[in-house]
Amino acid sequence: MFERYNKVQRAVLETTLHLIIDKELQATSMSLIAKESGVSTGNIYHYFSSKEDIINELYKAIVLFNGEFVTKNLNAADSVQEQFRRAWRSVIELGKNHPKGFRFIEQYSFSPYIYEQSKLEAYKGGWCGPMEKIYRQAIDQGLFVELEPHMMVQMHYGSIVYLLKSHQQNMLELTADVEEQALRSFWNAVSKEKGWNE
Amino acid sequence: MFERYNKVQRAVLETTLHLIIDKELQATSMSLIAKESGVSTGNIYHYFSSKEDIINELYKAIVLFNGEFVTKNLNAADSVQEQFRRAWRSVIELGKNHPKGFRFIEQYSFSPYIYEQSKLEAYKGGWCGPMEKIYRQAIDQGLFVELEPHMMVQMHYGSIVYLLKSHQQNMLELTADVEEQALRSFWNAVSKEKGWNE
Amino acid sequence: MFERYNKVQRAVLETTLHLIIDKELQATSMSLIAKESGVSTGNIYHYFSSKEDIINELYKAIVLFNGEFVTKNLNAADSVQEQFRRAWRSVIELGKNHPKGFRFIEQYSFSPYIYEQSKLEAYKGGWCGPMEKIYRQAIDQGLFVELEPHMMVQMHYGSIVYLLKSHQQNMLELTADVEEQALRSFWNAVSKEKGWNE
Amino acid sequence: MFERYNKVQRAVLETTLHLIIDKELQATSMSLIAKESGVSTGNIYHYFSSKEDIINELYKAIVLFNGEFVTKNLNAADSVQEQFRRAWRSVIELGKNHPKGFRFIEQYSFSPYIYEQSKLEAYKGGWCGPMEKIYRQAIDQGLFVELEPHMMVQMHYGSIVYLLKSHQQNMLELTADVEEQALRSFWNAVSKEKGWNE
DNA sequence: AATGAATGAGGATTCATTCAT
DNA sequence: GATGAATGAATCCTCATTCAT
Repeated sequence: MFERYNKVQRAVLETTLHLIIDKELQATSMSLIAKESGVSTGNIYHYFSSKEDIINELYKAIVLFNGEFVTKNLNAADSVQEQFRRAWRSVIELGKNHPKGFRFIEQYSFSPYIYEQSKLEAYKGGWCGPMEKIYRQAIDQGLFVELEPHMMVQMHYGSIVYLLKSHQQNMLELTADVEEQALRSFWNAVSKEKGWNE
Repeated sequence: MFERYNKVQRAVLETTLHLIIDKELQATSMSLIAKESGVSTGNIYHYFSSKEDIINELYKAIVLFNGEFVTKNLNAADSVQEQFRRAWRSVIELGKNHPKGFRFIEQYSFSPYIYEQSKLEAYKGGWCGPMEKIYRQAIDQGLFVELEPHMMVQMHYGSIVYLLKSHQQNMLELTADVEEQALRSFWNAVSKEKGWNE
Repeated sequence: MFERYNKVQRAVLETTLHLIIDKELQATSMSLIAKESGVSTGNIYHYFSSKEDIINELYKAIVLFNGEFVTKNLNAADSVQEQFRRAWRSVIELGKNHPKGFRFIEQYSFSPYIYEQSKLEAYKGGWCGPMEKIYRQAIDQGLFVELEPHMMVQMHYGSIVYLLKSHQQNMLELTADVEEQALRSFWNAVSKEKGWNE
Repeated sequence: MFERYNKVQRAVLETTLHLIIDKELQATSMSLIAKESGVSTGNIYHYFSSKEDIINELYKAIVLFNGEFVTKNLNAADSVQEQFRRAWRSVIELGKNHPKGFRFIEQYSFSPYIYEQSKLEAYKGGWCGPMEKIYRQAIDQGLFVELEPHMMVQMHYGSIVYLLKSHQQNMLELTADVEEQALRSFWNAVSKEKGWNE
């Protein structure tokens, strides 16, 4: 997840991620990060300018990782529906197999703690752009209704986030079947064929 | 929003809500709450046993308010689709007209800061139960596919949360039209008629 | 113990004594005294000018009580040895049957918390004066060596205090026998008959 | 007195001792300790885990110091009486030359503020054990009556404590002569020769 | 690069005391 | 007389950050 960082930075980022998710930000002190990561506080400040900086670096790294994770399975030659399915499946997989990173992004993507600059940088490497492109294609091919791709992606991402929250709280078992039903519902939600009879 | 509390408690709860949303929990110190609410720290502790207690009281009060806000517009005599529409419209209205309370619930409903006891108390007065009942009716009437009402509600609520986030970030204007489209997409997502052609 | 005080004062003094001995002074807050005594803080301040005042009043009241307790059993017609025995037995009985008052005096008689004025007032009503008089008589009758009565009384009182501490800590059982042996040792310690052969 | 501690710890312990004796525990705040010792509050917590920890460390250090102070002058080859005299003289010297440590132990040895663990650790290094051994020898040699050594030591220690209190309050001048008389009285108190004629 | 001791402002909370009722 | 809500300085302790080594 943090391959582009050196050993010390990686230890700090990994530790911080674990601590923030397990204990909340307020309980994640620099001295705890130092202790758990095996890096002295002094040395942490050699590699990061502040605690905020760690959080922001973490944010960017995870968004990038997630972006690569989702896009590496996409194949432009596939049908739109196939791409749609693969992409969202990857997002769900992220939520299930890399829950800490997923939850971190979910918690901090609207936080004032993350600089606008970080969000911008992150956007370029994340999966939102590619995902919106898929929706754009679906619209162009007459498959989806003419809504803002950004809006549709946000709605469906929101659904996934809440499904995963329910899953993590044991309110709902997110089996392969349930996932499939969810993805189908996403598709139907914005598919052109059928409307809401008024 | 805090009618059932006395003047001092109300000042504290209102101030805390504003501060938490504007500055995040960690930056919301008791002395700041005291200063902004005009209630001395000592007196805050006369009415609340701890900072945690304030947050939990806030949580319960807002969930209750939201619950009443959503259910007061529901009429069991209406068609399921009408109830569905009214209910989700109320939720969206909450997000637009009472954004701080909405965001507070969104941020804290999965937080360990909120006692399980508070969540239980809140559940009884919230809108989730009634909303799930509407979905149950829709299933019974053959309108919706047979998915867990809880799951469907979570998905749609997640969509709204993310639409509102986009709206609050000025990434998307949530006009009446857009709302209508979103609600229609929710309905279509789980409506029986429509299938994902494979 | 607090007959000369009115109902409110008595409740406050009794409660304070219990709390101070059971919880230490620092843990004995005015609001706790108020709660336990059933007297509101406002009313406590109607009868006592400050927390210090309560402690000092307590000090004076207990010293007086102890003084009466010890002297009421003395009979000037008795032999010196009989008076000596009765007096110290009363002191020991105080320690065993009124341990809170006894410990309070022990803890506070050298504390800066007690005003010099209180100590002076207390001295007049305490048992030290009468006790020293007994020692003076013993010297005059050639029974005791010529040491300062004050000094001898302090030494023997110190012995009793430490015996009682051991007793309260279950390091030593203070049976009637042990008491008798202790008193005998006090007498022998300063009796004229025999010396320390050098 | 605190040789085994580093410079910072020593400054904190010394300051705390002075403050506690001069102002009582309740008036000895961490910020005052910080100010007087020249060590910042933060750094105090680097070396001590809490205020309680400081007090307990102080307790152990002083008991140890006192223990060494008393035992270093003892010589097993001396007669029992000589050992008895030297030991108690050392205790009195402690009270006169190291009055703060002496009073600290006197005030806190029965306080719940001191952990049982600290008391146990302290007991091993204190002077009570060696002193009781001297009394045991005196009994074995037929010099003392058959009372519990622990009881006798407590009685005599209590006497010294109260003599020193009187001395410190200027109620009594503790000259070498007076000391000698006191020690003689201790010996006579439990010496076998002498009886309380009934 | 690396350490961790040192700083001190700021955190939540308590408490003696006052005052409006 | 009596109440207890209200005050805010002071409590112990934590924490991001710096700095000497």
